[in-house]
Amino acid sequence: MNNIKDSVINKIREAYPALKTIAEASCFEVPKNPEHGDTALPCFRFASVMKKAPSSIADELKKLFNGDPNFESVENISGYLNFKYSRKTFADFVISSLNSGAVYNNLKEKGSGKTMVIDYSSLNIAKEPHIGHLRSTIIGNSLYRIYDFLGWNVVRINHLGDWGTQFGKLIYAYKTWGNEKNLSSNPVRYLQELYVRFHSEEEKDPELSDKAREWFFKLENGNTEARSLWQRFKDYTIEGVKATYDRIGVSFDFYRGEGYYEDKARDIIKEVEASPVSRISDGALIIDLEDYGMPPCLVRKSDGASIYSTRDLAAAIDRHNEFNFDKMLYVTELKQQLHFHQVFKALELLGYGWISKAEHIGFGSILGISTRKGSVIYLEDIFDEAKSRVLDIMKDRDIADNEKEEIADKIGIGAVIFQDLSRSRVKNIEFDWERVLSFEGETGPYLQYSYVRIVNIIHKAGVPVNQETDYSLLSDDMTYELIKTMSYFENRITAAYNEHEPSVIAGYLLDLAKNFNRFYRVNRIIGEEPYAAEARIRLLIALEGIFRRCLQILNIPVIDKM
RNA sequence: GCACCAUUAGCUCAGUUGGAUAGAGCAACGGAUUUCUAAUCCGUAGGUCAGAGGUUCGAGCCCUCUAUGGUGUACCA
Repeated sequence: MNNIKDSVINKIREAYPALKTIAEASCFEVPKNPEHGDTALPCFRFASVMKKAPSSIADELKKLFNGDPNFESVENISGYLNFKYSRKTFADFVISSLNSGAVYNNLKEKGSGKTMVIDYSSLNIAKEPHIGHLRSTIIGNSLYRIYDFLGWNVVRINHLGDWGTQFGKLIYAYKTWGNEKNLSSNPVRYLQELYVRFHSEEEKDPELSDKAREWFFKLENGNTEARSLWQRFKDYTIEGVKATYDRIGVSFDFYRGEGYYEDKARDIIKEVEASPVSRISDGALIIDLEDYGMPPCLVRKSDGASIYSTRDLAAAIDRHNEFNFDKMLYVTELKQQLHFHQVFKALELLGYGWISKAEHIGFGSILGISTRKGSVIYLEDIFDEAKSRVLDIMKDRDIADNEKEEIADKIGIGAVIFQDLSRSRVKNIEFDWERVLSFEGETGPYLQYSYVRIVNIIHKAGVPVNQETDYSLLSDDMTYELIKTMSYFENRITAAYNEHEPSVIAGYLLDLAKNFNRFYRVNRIIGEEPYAAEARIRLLIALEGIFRRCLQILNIPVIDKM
């Protein structure tokens, strides 16, 4: 893999110093037609330096690799220098470096000593998580796992929407129509009902808006009753939401709402006021961003109150002070892109150069869930529905009922998560039950099923002992294609990291699964000749290692039975 | 008005950062199971990469313009 390519490049640079600056390991590409070879070096870019036709360059370079034990053949095909690895050497190299853990240790060093702060999921208090919250949660969690896998120290923050006039509404509604008993039995749904009731009553009686503002004013100014109700609403919501997070394997280091940053927001207002980059416009304190083609960043409203951008400014500074991060990510809908660009630019103008380490990771919206029909789709309902469909498929399986339930839940969750993560972040998604609940083809259950097959074979065959592995037994086409796919692991993980794109790993898992299932069909292990069985088991152990890690990175439950 | 994002097979999407004959899944049709789990595998069919220019040895990918759809555009988050 990489060091094979490096050795090729070194040989070329030695023989042709003129190519020193343009010949790199990254020049290699994978031939579209596998018959051409395993990796290829296009020689077109060398033509201008060497003043020769690409094809004759390739012919010349080819001579450097006469008798090279890494390769079975090196051929020039119309300007491409195509390499075929020695299958035996390659299989040995790929499998050994995975099974020894060298590949993983190498990746783990990349982020060693570095800290990343990630802000995702960001639920609203008193609202049950619904389909609209899924993407930030799932994408954010996967990015956390990617960084973690690469050895970063990651701080996960759930930035709760727990401030603003809507809390005045909630407090008023609870005090007017609410009761303790309903609140403690099913808090979040109950609070939602109260919120809805407030809005319908408000239509009849506009004076309610003032009452809500009054209560929010009290909350802001530390009124004990308002504060304690607000705190309870928050605690109940977090408690309820944690059950859902637990179900899908998501967790956070901090739940910090906007309320947490209120004091700090006051500080930043003072600082901005004193700064030459700010001015008063229409009674509001702003940082003008016209020179950068953006509307101004609003720091204090004309009524004197803070606004979300104030709190985001304060939060960024606070996080930098506390964690001294090397990277900070905000995972939200693409819609908020402008807002974050404004906040970043404002901080830069205020002299906080470290904000260049912050990045907004935007993703497309989920469409077709318009609330006009009142058709909110709650996350729990999606997972429940998926689970019951899975149970139906599993009804004849010989598995104990309680275990079956548990497995079905994990398969349903895998299906929902995968259909979300398998598409590029920026794409909008049309919500479609049929697609969410499909379990065949390129789906989560397909991956889990493939994984179960791998584990079962390893389990049933037993781990090999006392035998020298004969890697030449892994050189048929099916097996070789699988090994080649496995060799892309580092490359795919790194790409997902660079692009902040979990779908890269989703696509890679599909490649692995497809190649494995082809392999599975023609290569038996149990009952096979011992040396062949042993070599294949080694291969599958390596495959299991990367497969499991990729599933974990995407947060797809790992199961060994289905 | 301005800005950002998207546009690839009937549908949903990939396309390893500018390379060889643009690939999968679903849907359709045909086939494979006395087998380590058929939630699998194999085959057939399906394309003016939205359109027009440009850059160069070479463009689905980069630049310009246009079209269509989505989103955002200071006191909501």
